[in-house]
Amino acid sequence: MSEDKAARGSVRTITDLARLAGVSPGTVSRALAGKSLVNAKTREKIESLAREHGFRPNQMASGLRRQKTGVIGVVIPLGHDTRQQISDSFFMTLLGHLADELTREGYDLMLRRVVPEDDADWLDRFIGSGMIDGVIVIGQSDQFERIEDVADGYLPMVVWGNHTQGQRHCVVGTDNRLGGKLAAERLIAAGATRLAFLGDTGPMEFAARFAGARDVAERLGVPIMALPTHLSPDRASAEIARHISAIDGQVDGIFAATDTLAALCLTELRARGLVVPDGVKLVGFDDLPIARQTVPPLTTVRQDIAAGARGLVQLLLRRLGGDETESLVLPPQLVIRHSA
Amino acid sequence: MSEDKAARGSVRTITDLARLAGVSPGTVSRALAGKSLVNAKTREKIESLAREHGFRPNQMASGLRRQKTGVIGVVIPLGHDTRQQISDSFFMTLLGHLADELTREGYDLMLRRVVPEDDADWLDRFIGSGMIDGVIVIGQSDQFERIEDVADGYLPMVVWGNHTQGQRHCVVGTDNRLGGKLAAERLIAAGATRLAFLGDTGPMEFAARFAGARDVAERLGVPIMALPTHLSPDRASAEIARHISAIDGQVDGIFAATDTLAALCLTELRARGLVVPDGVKLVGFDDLPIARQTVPPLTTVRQDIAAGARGLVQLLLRRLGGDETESLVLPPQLVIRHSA
DNA sequence: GCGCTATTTGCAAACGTTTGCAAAATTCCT
DNA sequence: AGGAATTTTGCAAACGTTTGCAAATAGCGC
Repeated sequence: MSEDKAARGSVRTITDLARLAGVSPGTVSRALAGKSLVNAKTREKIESLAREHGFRPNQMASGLRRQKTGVIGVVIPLGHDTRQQISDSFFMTLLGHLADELTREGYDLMLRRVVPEDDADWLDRFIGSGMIDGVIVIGQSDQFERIEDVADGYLPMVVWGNHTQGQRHCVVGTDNRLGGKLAAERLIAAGATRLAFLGDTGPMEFAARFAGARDVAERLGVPIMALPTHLSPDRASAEIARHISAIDGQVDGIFAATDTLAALCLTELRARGLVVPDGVKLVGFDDLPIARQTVPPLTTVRQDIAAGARGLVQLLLRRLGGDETESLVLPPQLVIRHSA
Repeated sequence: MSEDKAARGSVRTITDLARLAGVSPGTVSRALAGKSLVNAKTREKIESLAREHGFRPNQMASGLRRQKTGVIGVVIPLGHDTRQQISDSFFMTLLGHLADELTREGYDLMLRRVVPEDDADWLDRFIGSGMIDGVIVIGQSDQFERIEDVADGYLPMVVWGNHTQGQRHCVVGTDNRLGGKLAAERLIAAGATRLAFLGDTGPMEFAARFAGARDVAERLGVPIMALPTHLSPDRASAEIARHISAIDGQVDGIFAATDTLAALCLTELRARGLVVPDGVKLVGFDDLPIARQTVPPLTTVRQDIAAGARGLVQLLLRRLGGDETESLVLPPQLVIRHSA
């Protein structure tokens, strides 16, 4: 084994290595950076010495000098239910794909969860830290205006969320309104005649899903009501239970804002002896893994999370290059299983 | 609004701010760092100027000078099924808690997924990058030896995983062997007489779970077999299906390495008309959210993920302070629901 | 061997912050 | 008021890289 502990400790800086190789630090830097202006033999010598001593250039110093860090910030603004979202399997899946994409492009990922209520300055602080070359915001939460403000003066930012006409920040996301339409259409096609939307209509994405469903309902003359529900699993169960007993018999088609909510809803419906889809039809949103494991498996509106992550990263890269990119709206897809 | 765009752009460095305040950069630095050696009035002036111009000190420069970054690396080594783990809801939940804990302690989190097979140097590279003050490794995968090697020369590292007698790296994790025992005992108490372990026994955690179950089975004279299964959901389903038809009638108690596998198994069992728990008993591991949503809800062995995250962070902090901390083994807890 | 150009190298100044040390200003005591 | 003790400041040298510029070396045709 060539890199024993002694060797590993001894040569920490590019200058150490330069001394060993009998050249100047500048040359070592150039050699390691793979620049063309260094003699093939010198380069080889330097590279082998570097390997031998397990040397790696200090990224902080490099970052400082070059004014770029090779790190992309990923920030998750948490809404009112503070602890909610990170356990949400949707966000997590997106994060996983983002990590993959960024790694593939040679970037590191710095993750931050923030509570905008406690820290109005969350976005500027992150951007201004000098630690990141660009930022991906996962979810607009209730921070639309703040994000718009920042977008005016800071190019390398891309946001996962909902697109609204004329907004100034670059966003990637599913066409939630269309998704809502698909869901409502399916419920009605499956025979539902009185609809309900289960979820929190505060966040823009959810509001758009509801709006899409309402469009369809109104067009077809079907009533639809909102059943406001928090997303944190502990609160949600109780709220859903209450909703279900309240609407008893007045609703035969439920559109849940999320598969997670749909799954909980399924459990509560079963507990009250309501049969899905015979008594009540149910449609979810996201097509998370859980959707195919419920009983019955969920009919849901699929978001292509992998494509979303790819889009976020590609757009961000172009913005890092100076482009003013447009937003990217992805098409949702209805996946019919057995709950509606 | 005090920080308009002009202001935001103009004062980027501590020197700019010093000029504005009519003091030297050193004083500004001290004021912003909250040191006691600066006059109350000067400090106030500097702070208000900083606020007004939205100034934030550059973390790279600060990190370079102080030789610490305020960033903790979190690295997830991926095993053979490359894409597997990040979507695994267990890892994700742990990551969420880690993010919270680290934030609370004032650290940022840098996330890296690595494929050790492609990059033997994954751990040294991360540590040597100079970007992180310490590292948390999530899962030993098949990299036990590599981690041991590094542990000898690098203090601020804590690993999530399995504890084995006499190992040299500091680990936090559940007592998997005990967990396996609990699972097997429950299966047998529920009436099972021929057991099977469903999962991959390659990773140490899973091997220990299997070993624990085998201990019990052998002691009680009950046969137990291993049903090797990959963890990636796509492959797992098919493999489980195959296992189930292969063992038809020869097994009446299944211990799944993970709730995720257990849930898939439940689906496959149902598809083959086997009733849980009447025909086959089933016990999972982790107590993920999904465990309470399956039909029937899963009996499982609970890992306290939040406590694990807390432990990882606390131990790491002590190591950053120079302590040689011991490992932390958490007790698993049997959660009895309806699948066994 | 001599000019000439083309490659390689070294030098030194950045990048923006922190901090030991010494100088200056202030306070306190008699 | 005078000096000592104390608080507050400024100076300048780091931290480890990168890079423009100029110097040195090598290559080449004659």
